[in-house]
Amino acid sequence: MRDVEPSTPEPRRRRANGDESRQKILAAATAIAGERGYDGTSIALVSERSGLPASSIYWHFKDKDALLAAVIDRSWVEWVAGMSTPVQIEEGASRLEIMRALMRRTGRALLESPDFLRLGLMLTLERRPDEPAARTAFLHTRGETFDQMVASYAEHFADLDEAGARELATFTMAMADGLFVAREIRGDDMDLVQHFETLAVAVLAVADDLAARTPSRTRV
Amino acid sequence: MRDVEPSTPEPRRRRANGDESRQKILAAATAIAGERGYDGTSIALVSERSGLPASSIYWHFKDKDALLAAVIDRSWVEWVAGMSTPVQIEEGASRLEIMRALMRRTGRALLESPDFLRLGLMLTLERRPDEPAARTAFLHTRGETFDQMVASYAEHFADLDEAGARELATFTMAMADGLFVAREIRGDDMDLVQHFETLAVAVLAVADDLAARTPSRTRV
Amino acid sequence: MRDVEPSTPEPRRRRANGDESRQKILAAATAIAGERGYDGTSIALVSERSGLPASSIYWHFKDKDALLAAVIDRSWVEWVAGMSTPVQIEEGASRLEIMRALMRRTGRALLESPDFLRLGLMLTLERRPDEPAARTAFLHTRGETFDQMVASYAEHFADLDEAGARELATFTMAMADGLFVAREIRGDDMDLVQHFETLAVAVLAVADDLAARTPSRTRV
Amino acid sequence: MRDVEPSTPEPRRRRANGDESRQKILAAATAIAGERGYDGTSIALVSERSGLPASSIYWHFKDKDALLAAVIDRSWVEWVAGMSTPVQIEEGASRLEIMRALMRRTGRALLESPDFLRLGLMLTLERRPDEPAARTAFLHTRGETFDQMVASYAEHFADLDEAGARELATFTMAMADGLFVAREIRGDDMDLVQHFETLAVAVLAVADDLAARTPSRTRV
DNA sequence: AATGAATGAGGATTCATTCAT
DNA sequence: AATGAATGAATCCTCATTCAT
Repeated sequence: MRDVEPSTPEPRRRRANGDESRQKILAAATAIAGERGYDGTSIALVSERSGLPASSIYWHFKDKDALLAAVIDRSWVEWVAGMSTPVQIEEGASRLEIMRALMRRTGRALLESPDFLRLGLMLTLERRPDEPAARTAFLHTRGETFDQMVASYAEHFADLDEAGARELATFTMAMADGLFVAREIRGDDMDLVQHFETLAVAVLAVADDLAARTPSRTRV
Repeated sequence: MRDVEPSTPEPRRRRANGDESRQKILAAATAIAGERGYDGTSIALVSERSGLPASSIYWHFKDKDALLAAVIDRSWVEWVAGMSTPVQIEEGASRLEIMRALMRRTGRALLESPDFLRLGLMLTLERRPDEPAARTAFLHTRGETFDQMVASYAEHFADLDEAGARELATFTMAMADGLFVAREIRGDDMDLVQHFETLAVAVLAVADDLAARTPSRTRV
Repeated sequence: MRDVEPSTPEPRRRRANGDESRQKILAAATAIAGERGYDGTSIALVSERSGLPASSIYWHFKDKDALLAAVIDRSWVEWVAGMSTPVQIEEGASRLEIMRALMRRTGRALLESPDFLRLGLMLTLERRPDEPAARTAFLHTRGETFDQMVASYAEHFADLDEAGARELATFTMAMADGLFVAREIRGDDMDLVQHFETLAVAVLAVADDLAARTPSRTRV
Repeated sequence: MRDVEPSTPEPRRRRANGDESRQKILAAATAIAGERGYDGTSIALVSERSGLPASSIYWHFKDKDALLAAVIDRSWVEWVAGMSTPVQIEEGASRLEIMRALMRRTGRALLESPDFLRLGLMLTLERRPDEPAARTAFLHTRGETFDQMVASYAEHFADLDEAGARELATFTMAMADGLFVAREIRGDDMDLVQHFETLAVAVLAVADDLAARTPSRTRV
């Protein structure tokens, strides 16, 4: 994947390039896990798709669980990158316009790197008794995203207290998850980004509802 | 394995025992599938938990796929029963109050029989290449629920056309799915019913937004 | 292995004969374990030698550990059978002659069915952290033999108390184990039975030594 | 891995570090082999316990077999050291007292460095088809000990011919092996040294028995 | 004097499924 | 209406060993 050196076309090489192999394995595993879930991601398949023998996979990752945890991490990094594009907000934009811009970005990021959420949701639902590291990794990173959202809400919605902000974040994530699932079912004929934009009004409505229930913080 | 008394043949029972076994298998499979998903539901586990040998499972069901499709059906019936409790709506209730009552019922039904949705979502996300009958069964029954919701929305929201009603149903289901997932993550310390009630304002907000975009149907 | 019925040369047969298969597996496993020890007894080897696929072995035995525990049991039964031949003791035989006859029988039994002790000693020495069931089975059955020997000594050696009898049994077993090991090293050119006979004088000498140390039980 | 200071080069050390690694590997391998036998001593485990990569083990030893042969050698050296403490024998000590002192020393040496015998016996019993070098090494060194014992017996027991001395040595080693095994089974609550002392009377009894059978060598 | 990376063979075990009874 | 027994393919993972650096 890394661009090959232009001159002297592979004279040596072939033995020992740790990081490259690791990346190949991760790439294969990410693709497969995104398609078939935890159980469906067999080491044999990853081996075949990455071109490395199964035993080499075990050199790079302790076991299947650790591999899938790394997959979660990797796809999370990708997704976070997508979420880092600055949001274009015009001077004097309304609350709704701001919200809409934010949701649009989320939808786009999800469209571009859906592996994180898809695999994560699968792991979340399949509550297998042994709590794989991969699941823990997902919940951890998801928790970070949640915290950021809470902080952002607490800052922008003056009439929400901490608990209210948390509630609003819960709803936002839930709605995002739900739309994502809907798109997984319906496939390409559903415009995910546009639906995310529509979600903005829903979030604001919930915010107002929560604020009305907040025991009048700064209200005199 | 059942002890067989030599004399005095039991008057009733003993016949139609086939169905009893079938139910035992289904019950075990439902529980396991709810916990561990499609792959995690091994025939050996179902056999162990139901107390019947694996070969008996194959007497009752063509294969694992058919068994899981039956599980989906069974859990759907359960869930539909929960959704059939009549909604108590007072005379002259507001749009919001009606919506809230409906959402409350949904939340409750999900709380009581979560297997259908949990297993269904898992099947949905695990897009295995062979499209198991179980997944199809889920999407089919889910589609029916969707159609009913569309019909209901088309009737109650005069300013929404057919397409609008479908959109609104899409959002409603998405939000429900999302909250359900959130509760799966958070566990018992999240009051699912109350969150579903709050969702009512979100749904109405989206309805209004969609109506505003509708090319003025019966508007005078 | 069981002699086949003389008439009607295998018309049906082939499917399902549980016990026969179990015996085939056990026989193969016993032979291999006797040759190569716990680790050396791979399921693949047992499968090959017994003619049944590996998965069938798992139908009959929970896992490798259970299989080897069964092997221990089986070889113990064999060995106990060898130890059950009545000892020919002439009227008015001396203590030494009696002891010699007993040791001779032990040597013979060990010569005919050495698997129990060989495998058992291997398991005993290899104190692997997980304490396999096979090891436990060996120690258990060995314990039974020990108890019988103690009872026998307590009865025949009037000047030994219970503790003394236990000590004597300990020495007897130790010497027997040791000679067995020696024969494993030296192979056929060592006459095990004759060596066991010689052991008789050693046992008696120890018995006397222990008795001398016993705090004069019935001694007036 | 060791931190390399940029300036002020350490005066001593740093060279001949190869031997240090070798010792680390040997120490780890000895410990593991004593616990788990030949098969149980995996290169990976030795690598982990010694802190050196597996490939380094292959730098120091040709293969696993050579490593375990070295382990045998090493533990033999240790054991021989224990056996070299001079035996304190008083002027005019009886045959029994001399024997007892010798056995006591043996018991002590075995208690302090049991690895040699434990591993050796395991290798002896596990008669794997390929006859590993480790097994050969054990039998060789054990043979040396045997020869010394024969020489000693031939010298001290005037009424035993060469064959008789060999027989007596065989019995002595067998009894020692047997007691050692007993102690492996019973653990710390068995006083190995005291049991070895008691063995003295058994050895002498056998010696007399053998002598009686010897065709009157120097007997006048 | 060492080691990171790789690798094929084989380890135990579970899988869904079948079939004779 | 059921089930004991069997089975081939697949599962994850560990093995001893090698080799380029």
